[in-house]
Amino acid sequence: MARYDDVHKEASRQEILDRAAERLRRDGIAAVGLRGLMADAGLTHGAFYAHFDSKADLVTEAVDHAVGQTFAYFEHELAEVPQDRKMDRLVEIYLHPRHREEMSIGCVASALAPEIARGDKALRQRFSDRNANFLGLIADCLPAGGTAAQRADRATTVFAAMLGTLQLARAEADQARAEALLKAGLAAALLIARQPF
Amino acid sequence: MARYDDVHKEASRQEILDRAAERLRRDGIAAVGLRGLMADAGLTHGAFYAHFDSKADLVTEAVDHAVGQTFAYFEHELAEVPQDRKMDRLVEIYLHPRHREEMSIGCVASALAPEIARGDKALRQRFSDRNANFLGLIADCLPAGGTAAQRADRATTVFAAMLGTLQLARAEADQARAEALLKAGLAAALLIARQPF
DNA sequence: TGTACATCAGTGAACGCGCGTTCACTGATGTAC
DNA sequence: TGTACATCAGTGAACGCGCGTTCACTGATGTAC
Repeated sequence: MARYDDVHKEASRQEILDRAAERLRRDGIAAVGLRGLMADAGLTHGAFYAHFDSKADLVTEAVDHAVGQTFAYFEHELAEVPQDRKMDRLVEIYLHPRHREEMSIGCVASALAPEIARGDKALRQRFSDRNANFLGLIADCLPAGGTAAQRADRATTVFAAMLGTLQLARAEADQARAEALLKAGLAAALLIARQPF
Repeated sequence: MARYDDVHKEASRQEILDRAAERLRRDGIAAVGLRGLMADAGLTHGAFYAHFDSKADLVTEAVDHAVGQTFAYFEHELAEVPQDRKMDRLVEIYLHPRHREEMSIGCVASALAPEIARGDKALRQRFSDRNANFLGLIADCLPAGGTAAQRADRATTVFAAMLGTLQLARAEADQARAEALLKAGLAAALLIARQPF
């Protein structure tokens, strides 16, 4: 019926999304061009519109995709960690120097939050929705107690503290100071997480 | 000797920096073009290179300028606040809904941190140096005690928590949730600030 | 005081380039007979 | 099984546009006489 079966087209779409998730975080939304992105995916730029309505549409889908990847990574890393060690491990991974050095496969908010904030409602909505899963993961690492709303707020503030710390560490020109900053942020995030409810 | 005296040229330079400080925060570094920026400053684009070596040079100077403006604003707002109320007031101003709504005249890091992190060393260096003043202001609002290094670390983590909170509130599509987020972040920032040394 | 001159901030056309988007076309595939 | 056909993902030229940067030129000013 078609040139290729649906699996082939879907594979191309996933390849574009994978490359976009990487490039958008590495270079920023405004700095990524569709030609270069499609070339990364092994295609020419004309094929883009067989998969997405516009660059804005792709960005929304790719942000969704990227947040999902990060969520899956953390979920996997925490799966076998005992409950009372989960929060330490989560903060440790998030504020690890490796995460500071590599923007392209890390937390979406840390790489793109201001650009997402400037984006249209569809993008902000999708980011918020998807990031809620990650916040849920953080909430699950909190000590027992509190209402669901309190736990959600707490998870958000832990996330905000980690996010701000990681961004400052990335912007810092001096590497030693950047790593000291990550350590201080780690202690602060755990302080927030461990407040009594 | 010259067409205009030096005061005239310096006035143009300051006008460009003022407009750049605003536009870069509002639209992001990559999205600001020199033509539009010069038009904002009441000049044509060709004159740009009489004032700056390149766009990267302007960005470095404008980030410096903008951080200085924000620092001056907070310093002024806190000048007459009693010492034991300074931290409350600082966090209150930083996490006020107004700051969430208006990116163009607010904290540089909250608007540009990921783009600065992707920038060249000159930009990161200048940002770090200038932002140290702001961190010093935060340190001065902390309760007494601790070593200078402890106070500096503490100030950085308070800043990181505010920065992350503000960015998440800006990215959040739902306004009510965004403002709830600011409130939660305010409590978290104060918690960090008020730890015993 | 009046005039000729030197300065240089600012102008605007032009450079080559990449942007997002459109579209006529191609050609590998699955389907129908 | 072999052949003719329909499909449509992918190609690549082209659209108008804005980018950062360069440069020959302009003209308002301060200086020199």
